[in-house]
Amino acid sequence: MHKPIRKPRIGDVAARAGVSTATVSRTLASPDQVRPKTRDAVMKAVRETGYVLNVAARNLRTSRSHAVLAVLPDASNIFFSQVLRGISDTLHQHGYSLVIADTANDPAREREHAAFIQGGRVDGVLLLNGRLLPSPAAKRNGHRVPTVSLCERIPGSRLPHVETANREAARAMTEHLLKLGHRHIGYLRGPAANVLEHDRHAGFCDALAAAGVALDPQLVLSGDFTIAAGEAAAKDYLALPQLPDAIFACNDAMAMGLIRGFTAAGITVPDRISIAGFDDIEFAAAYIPALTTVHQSRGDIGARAAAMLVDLMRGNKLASRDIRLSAEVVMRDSTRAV
Amino acid sequence: MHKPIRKPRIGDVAARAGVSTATVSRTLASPDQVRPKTRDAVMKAVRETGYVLNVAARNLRTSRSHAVLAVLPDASNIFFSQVLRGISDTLHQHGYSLVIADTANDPAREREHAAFIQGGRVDGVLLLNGRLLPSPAAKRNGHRVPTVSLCERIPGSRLPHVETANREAARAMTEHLLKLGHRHIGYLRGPAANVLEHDRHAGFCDALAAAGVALDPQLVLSGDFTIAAGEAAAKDYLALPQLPDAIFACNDAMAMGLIRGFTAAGITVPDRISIAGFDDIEFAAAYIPALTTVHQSRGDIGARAAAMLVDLMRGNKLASRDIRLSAEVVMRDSTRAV
DNA sequence: TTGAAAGCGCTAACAT
DNA sequence: ATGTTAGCGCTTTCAA
Repeated sequence: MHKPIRKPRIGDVAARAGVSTATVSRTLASPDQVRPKTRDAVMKAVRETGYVLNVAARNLRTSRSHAVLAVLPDASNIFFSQVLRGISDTLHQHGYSLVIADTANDPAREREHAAFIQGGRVDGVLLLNGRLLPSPAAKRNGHRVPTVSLCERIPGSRLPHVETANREAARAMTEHLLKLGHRHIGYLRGPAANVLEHDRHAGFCDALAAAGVALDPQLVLSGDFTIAAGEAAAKDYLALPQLPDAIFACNDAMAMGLIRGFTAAGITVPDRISIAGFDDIEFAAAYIPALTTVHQSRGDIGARAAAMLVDLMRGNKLASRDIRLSAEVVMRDSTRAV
Repeated sequence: MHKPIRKPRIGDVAARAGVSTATVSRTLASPDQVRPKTRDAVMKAVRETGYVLNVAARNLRTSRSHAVLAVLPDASNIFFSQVLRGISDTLHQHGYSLVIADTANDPAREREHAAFIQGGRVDGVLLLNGRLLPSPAAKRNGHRVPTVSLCERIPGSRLPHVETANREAARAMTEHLLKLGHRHIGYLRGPAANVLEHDRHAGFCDALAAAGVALDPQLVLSGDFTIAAGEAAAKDYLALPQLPDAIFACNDAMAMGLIRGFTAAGITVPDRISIAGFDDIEFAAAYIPALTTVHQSRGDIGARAAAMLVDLMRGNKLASRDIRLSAEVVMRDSTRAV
């Protein structure tokens, strides 16, 4: 078998199999419309010629791209990169390729991606950035481009959506802390406008209310999701007349920051104070002490969202427009009973 | 301004501007070939019609896709996701889109992506997985598809390449340990076949040799880059007749594992033993103690590789085929002077 | 079940 | 500097 000079086209396959190009096309796209015998002949010819479909031609003809755009606020964020993997797997299984757009949290960039979508380069969009695309971008030929949002719910949007059941999970973690005997529980919030923060905080309050435990507003501090914010908060807690028994930070990075801050001040965790986080990031289990936290299946979130989008792009009916994946409390070494 | 029913095509713009489609095409692709006056008229018509180029049509016509495929062993790995960001930025700047293929370290998947490349879906390939693509995939029409490898060098390949100067950096770290007064220095290796491991280990040996310090083979252990491997290695070091003064782990995860293992055994770091890592992963600075390590600019690696690929795709001459980015030792709290 | 043929929207060679 | 026009390779209607 020697190397072909020119890339085989559908016509070459047709000639070799003794059929028309239409039959080759059908064999490849919808094999059951073709007689088995013909099909075999075509497949044989495909193998012999080494034919590979020219995607650009198909895309032009069908005006579809078999590609999906994922809009991320930050591709270098470990959280998103794990979600991405679930997306990538699922799309790949369904014959779609994944194009990523890292907006770097910059609205200007989001606008740039508008042309991308309008240019017909993608058949569907996955929004992970908690924000809608600029309006013209979301449309093409006056139609909405199939879109699914995930991770961060988009306020006021009715897009199909997939996320972790943040409120329920935060409630479960708080109940865990309560069960350990803690009553004087602090909560370290995220940025005020953040949707995740809002849900998790609500879950925290739910649990306290259900247990009849009064919430001490002094024990509720805020940060911006970073380790540094956690360290700063530790200082603030230390300045309080009395330290809480436990603190639930609404993400792992801040929980780690709290542990750092307390440890540096000679307050050992969990002996003097229990700390819990949320996310179960990669190094949570390796931290010293290993972090009690809420584990989310980030890959699953991506996979489910991608599957929904595929349905949408194919015009299938959606079983449900809103998926909330449950997350489980993982007890490790940063919390203990009073 | 009301919504157009049908998506405007190049002909609509041409009609509106009173020129031919060729002129519109030229105005958009190479504005300087068109008289300023004509150009302005065309641009005005573009704006008025809301015209957006149909990429599929252009791709078919020009047989280029303006897309680049990044082949990753694991998109959920924080290291790669940061490299990805540099890639994404740079490609975007040059008008290319980024398609990602997560091979999950699975050769079968790598093969699947062959059709992708042969199908003409991408103009260039970025290999981050330390492996060549299956041979037919790397060609199209008998020509090589422009390809750049990065991060992990591919043994025996002459592809243009970008990586961290691992050997030099490992040497610098070892010199740092020596300067701190350590003489009894252990080294925790990665998997035997790994290229990074090989280079870093060589750098370690370079430094010892240059300092005239004998390498004690007992102090050289191996692991598989994971935290668990580091913990296991700590146990093994503990079983030795004498503990080393310092251990250089060839990546951060193993360094963290060592710290965990020693801490759990009551050996405090850095009081009883100094530990150094390599990579400066996100949580290295937040670890307790904060990890002394080697910092690589992962974004830069991606950006440089992407820039090289763009040159290659455009047929420009490459200034250099091999870029080795220097990495710096970051001294934090897990090492101290004897 | 299969074939013939039109045409998706654009670019570039060639002509003016 | 600009216009005319022939395809790029495929899918899909329509006809057989």
